[in-house]
Amino acid sequence: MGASVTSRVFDLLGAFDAGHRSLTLSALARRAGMPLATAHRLVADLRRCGALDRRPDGEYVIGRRLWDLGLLAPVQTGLRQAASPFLHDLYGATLATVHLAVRDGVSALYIDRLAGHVSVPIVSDVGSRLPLHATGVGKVLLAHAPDDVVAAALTRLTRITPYTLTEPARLLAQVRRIRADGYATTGEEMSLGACSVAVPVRGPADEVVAALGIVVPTLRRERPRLVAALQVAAQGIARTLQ
Amino acid sequence: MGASVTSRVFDLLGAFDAGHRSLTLSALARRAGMPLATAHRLVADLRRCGALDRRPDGEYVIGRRLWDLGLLAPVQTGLRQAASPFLHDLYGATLATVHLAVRDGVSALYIDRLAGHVSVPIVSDVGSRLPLHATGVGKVLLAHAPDDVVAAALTRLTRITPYTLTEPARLLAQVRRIRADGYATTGEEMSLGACSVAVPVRGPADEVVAALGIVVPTLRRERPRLVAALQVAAQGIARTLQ
DNA sequence: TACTTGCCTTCCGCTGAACGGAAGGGGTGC
DNA sequence: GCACCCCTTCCGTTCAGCGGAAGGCAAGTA
Repeated sequence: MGASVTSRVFDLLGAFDAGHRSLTLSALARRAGMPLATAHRLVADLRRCGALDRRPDGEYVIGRRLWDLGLLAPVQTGLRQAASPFLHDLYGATLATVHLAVRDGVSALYIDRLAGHVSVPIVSDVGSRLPLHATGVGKVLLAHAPDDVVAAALTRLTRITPYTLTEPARLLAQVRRIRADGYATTGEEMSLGACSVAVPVRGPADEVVAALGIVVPTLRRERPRLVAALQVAAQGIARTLQ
Repeated sequence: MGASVTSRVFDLLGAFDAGHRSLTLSALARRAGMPLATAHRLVADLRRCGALDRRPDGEYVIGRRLWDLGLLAPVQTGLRQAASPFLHDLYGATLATVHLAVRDGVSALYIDRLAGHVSVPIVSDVGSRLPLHATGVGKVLLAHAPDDVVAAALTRLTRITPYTLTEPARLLAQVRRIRADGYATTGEEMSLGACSVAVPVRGPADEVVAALGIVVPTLRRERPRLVAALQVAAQGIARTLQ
């Protein structure tokens, strides 16, 4: 990368991720690939700006200043606002964890999430990215992605659980069925004990702009009811987006 | 402030706020108080890092990179997660806009928000700060703040609507009543056509850690029912926090 | 106690990157 | 034509960032 101070700052901040929300100074320096003394100075600067906080145990975490700034980012603001009430309705109707995701390259980017009291084991969180082949919303986004994205995604079918689909042919068949049926399902393909149903959310030009999904312990005979509830919500969002 | 590049970067980013989510280069330079050429270079750096985006119309907005980073900040993560399901319950019971806020100095910092289909005019949003004297959650937080904070807050009773309380004595009387009653109300004190009810959320040591509030068009005879619903939710959150 | 290993912090001389005034290029209004 | 407002680029000066090195803690090992 460039050698500007700015890029160094973001190299350093890039050391944080969903699995590393707090780091020691040396871990920061190591992960960012810079000398300890340099990291030390940068961290001091960032702390002065409120971009980093130091917890009592000495580890550093992202500061409130960055939280503030991040919330100002126009990441699908319109979509999130339009969808918000329908997500609640959906939660009310299903009592399941509800997800709203958009496609970001070959990943599903979760832009909203609504967890219930009883949550099945779930790895997603707002801001996290998950592969397109192992989740309900991912499959929906995959089914409505351009051909080159589908091709790229099919080359990275990493196995996550024993039930994850890793054969391109089978996934491709599912993609076709999802397009025809208008919804996708998964069964413990992302995490054991969690099944999911998802439907596309369409924009004014009928293009798929997002995916709306729920996660439940088991589908059993609920599938038709859940799909119906999802479709009602998705259509509501679509009408609001008009 | 310091003159480090890092602090300059945050001076520049600080030009963005809830009312200025997109800015031209010159506006950025002006608001950050730096020469245009300097702002130009910094903006170029930030864009390269994904911290800023340029919209088609030429204005700059906070980029997705900062959104990602901001979501990693441990801003009341535990509280938000514990509260989330109860916020939904509360929405289900009241169909009102639901707010969760903590005190940040002499402001109420909104850390979660849940808007319904029919939303009364509301200025708050997640990440925004509002004064302690003009909102339901603000008054609750004020009523349970240390004396010096109360004193400081009483010196800044800015008028927002014709109904805003600006006399320290009257506000102080309300604060006492709020402590006694266990809930606060407002009537169009922050925005016309919006009333609110709020209750404290207590932590393991029975200290007030947050305020939970709802905004409705009018209180009428609903007040007892709304207060009851709020208290149920607040107690649920408190139990989860144990 | 003495040694090691891991943290964090401070120092300091060199150097190249940041700085910002100035100049220039496009657009719009009058 | 001129005036005004944007944005962009250039370039010589200078000073702030750099990072190796040294040192100070605290915990674990012999």
